[in-house]
Amino acid sequence: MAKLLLFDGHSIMNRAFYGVPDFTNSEGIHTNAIYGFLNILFKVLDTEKPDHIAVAFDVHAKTFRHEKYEEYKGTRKPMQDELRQQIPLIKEVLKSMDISVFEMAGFEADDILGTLSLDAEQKSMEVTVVSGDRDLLQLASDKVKISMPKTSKGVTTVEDYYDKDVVEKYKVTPKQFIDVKALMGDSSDNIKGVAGIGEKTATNLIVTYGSIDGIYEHIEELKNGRAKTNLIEGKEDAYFSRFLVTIKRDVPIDYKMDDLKIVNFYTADAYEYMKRFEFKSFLQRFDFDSSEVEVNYEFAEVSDFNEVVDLLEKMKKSKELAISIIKENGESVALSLCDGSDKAYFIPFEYFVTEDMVFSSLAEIDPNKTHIVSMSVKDLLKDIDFKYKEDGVSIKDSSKSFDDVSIIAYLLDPLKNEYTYDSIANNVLGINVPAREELIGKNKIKELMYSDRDKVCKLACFESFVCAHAYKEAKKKLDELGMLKLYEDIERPLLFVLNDMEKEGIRVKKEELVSYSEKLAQSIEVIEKKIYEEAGEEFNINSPKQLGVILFEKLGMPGGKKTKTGYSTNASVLEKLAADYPFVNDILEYRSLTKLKSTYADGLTNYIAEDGRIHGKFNQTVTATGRLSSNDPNLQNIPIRMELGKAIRKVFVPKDGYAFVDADYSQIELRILTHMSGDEVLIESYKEDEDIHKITASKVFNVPLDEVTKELRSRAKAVNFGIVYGISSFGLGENIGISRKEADTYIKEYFKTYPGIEEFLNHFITEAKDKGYIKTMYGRIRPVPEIKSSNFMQVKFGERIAMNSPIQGSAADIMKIAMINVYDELRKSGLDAKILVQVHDEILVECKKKDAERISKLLKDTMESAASLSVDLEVEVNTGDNWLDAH
DNA sequence: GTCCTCACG
DNA sequence: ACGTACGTGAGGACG
Repeated sequence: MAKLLLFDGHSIMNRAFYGVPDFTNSEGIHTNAIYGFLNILFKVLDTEKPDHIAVAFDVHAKTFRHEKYEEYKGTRKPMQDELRQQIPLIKEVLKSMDISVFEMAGFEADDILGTLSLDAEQKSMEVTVVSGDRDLLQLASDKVKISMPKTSKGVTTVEDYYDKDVVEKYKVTPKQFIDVKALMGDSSDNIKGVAGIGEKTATNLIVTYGSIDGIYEHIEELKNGRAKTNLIEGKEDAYFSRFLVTIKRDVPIDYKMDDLKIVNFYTADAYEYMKRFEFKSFLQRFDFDSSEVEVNYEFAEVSDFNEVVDLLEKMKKSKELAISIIKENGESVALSLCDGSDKAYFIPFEYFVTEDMVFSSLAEIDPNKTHIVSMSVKDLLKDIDFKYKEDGVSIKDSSKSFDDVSIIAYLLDPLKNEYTYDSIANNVLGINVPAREELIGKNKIKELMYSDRDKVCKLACFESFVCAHAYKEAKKKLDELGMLKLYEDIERPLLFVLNDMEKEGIRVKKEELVSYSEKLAQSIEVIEKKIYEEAGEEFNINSPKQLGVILFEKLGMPGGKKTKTGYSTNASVLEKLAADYPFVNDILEYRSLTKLKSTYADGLTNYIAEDGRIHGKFNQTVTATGRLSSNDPNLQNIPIRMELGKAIRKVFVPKDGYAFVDADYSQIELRILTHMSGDEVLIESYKEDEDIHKITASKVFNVPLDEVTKELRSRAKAVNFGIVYGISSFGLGENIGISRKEADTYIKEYFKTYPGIEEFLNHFITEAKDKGYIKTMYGRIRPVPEIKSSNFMQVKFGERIAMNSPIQGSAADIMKIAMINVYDELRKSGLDAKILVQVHDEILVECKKKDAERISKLLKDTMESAASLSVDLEVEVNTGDNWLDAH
């Protein structure tokens, strides 16, 4: 028999809100009532297994019973905002689950429930109404069950009432229940009832006479007394109250029972809500198996040695192959393959099936015949030594045999923190698959291989399955956004360049690093003692909190609070204090010494591999603007500015007989700004004099070129930087220590000097506001959601992003092109020369000493011709025996 | 895990 | 009236 499940929306939200402890998701949205509601919903679904469902809400969130009680007691508070905010959200969630939500002006949720339940009853369906409201009991019958959730001591139980249960508990039938309430009234519901008649009297009367009509038919039979008088005087009240209490069952709802049919709750949209609200425990319900998706799949484990060999031979011949390797602590545990069919295979590395065997077998794949797809091809190349390089073939052409799903996803939305197969499945294929977290959680993969191997199998197979099935569609999206060329000509070939850089690593003199660390330790000890002496006590100098107390409270320095948590003690604050309190210079020195020791001297030492080299990583899917980032260790922030730190750069050296050639773009961002804006004056400036800061100073401050002082030049330089960063008078003023007003006149003068720049920057702000994103010269997209914020600060921030990102991003594009071209040119030259490191506008190459000059020229020429702008790109090249001297 | 600080571009 | 320059990663303190 068909079964309909009805939910009383507000009532259950109210129960949930007060029954579940208050919590929020990371966006700060209160979600406890939503959570509690869904908890009850899922619980009832599991036990009732209905095939139809609907939820009813009042149009105007009526005051809840709970609060009415408080109102009655004279302590009424407005419906809590935390609950009110969750009402529209639960409706959205329900709609995302394809659950019909009813709300009708002029009718209460009760009336909707009454009408739907009656309709279902007449269609011979079973009905369950879930509500916390006793009034609903009048709907109970042998077909209609009222379920009332009760929470006590954190455990939710459900009390069920058919008509007979109502009789058992209240001595009256559901119909009579209406009359009882009409007589006794309900102050919290504004039901007057008959004055002087309470629950006991009302129940007795109805039991005796059957109904209010019955009472008045036999009113004379009642023995004289208070009750009789009250009833006679309150007859009108009684009937009017009954009208109010009676739930309508004939509301004109425009619907068909079929609309309420349950198809599939576990939709992609609903899944997104669960993730957004961080309801981890519900995510399991969205298991791929239980959701009805159009994509079929089959996962099979292959562990028998001979079967693995056969499978590998077969897969190696397929036209396309997605590969996923499962690792834990750097150790390969298993692998999955999917050839684009519905089937994915799981191969654990066990017994005779070793990773070496599988990897070397797969390395025989001919990339010209088999298209290789993976979440991270760069990582894949670390394990499997594909023969993709061919003499005389550019890396761009070689890379055509591969596709990297993470990079594609990154280009589509560069603001994400990570790119996982489950979000790609969702965004590209529109299906839900369990995320790694749901499958593995905090468990150790190696342990799961024994206890719950299916989880690991799913992890591996979903990844290869999704890669194989999503990459074409994802590339289509790239194409629609005009980024296919960016991907195929720049990002995809670049991953091979980066892989070679990471494999190559860079030599570091370990002994010198260690002895430098010891030297630093001695200096630190000396200055530490001095600081304690001057402070008059020992404290943790590394703790900004403790330091703040010492400086601003104990020693009474001016400066006060600045951060949320306490005093600001950063370098710019301390430098201002240093003029009056020489003592803080010791703090500054202590800071730079300990930074140097922990992050660089000691930090880098830990990364030196067996081959005496550091193999840092260069990430392609991290930054919002398109730049690379580097970690483990970060090779893009090795000290160079401060004298003391230069010693660190010196320990980076070429191998014996080799030299470093370092090439860096001079002012690439400013040149790009000039080019993109098309400002004639700035273009002319670059042609007039190569010192752009000096000539800017001359023009902006209106002094002859040869009278530009160092001070003026440096201010002009700061303005130039400011322009690139998305100028603000406050920021500029702060940076060069002038008033905001003064900074403002600088900016105005700058825009007067270069009128094209202001127009150009405004153009990007408009575009970001209009489209929600901006683009670089090569079509790379950066979304700017901040610009649509209701928060003033956020909007301003968005505007600066809109001004800066096209410039920074275009510079990143050009540098990437340069790297690919340099890579190809180096290979073509036949010389033993490798790119080791990239630092945004700088490339470091290691080559034989005798080739240094040739390589220098190659680098300069190649990098300068990476893009043709209205202002020439300029590259400075240097050679040296260490990174410092080469720079 | 988050904040602060600081190294680089 | 709000409270900042743009983009990163690492180490130490602290809850």
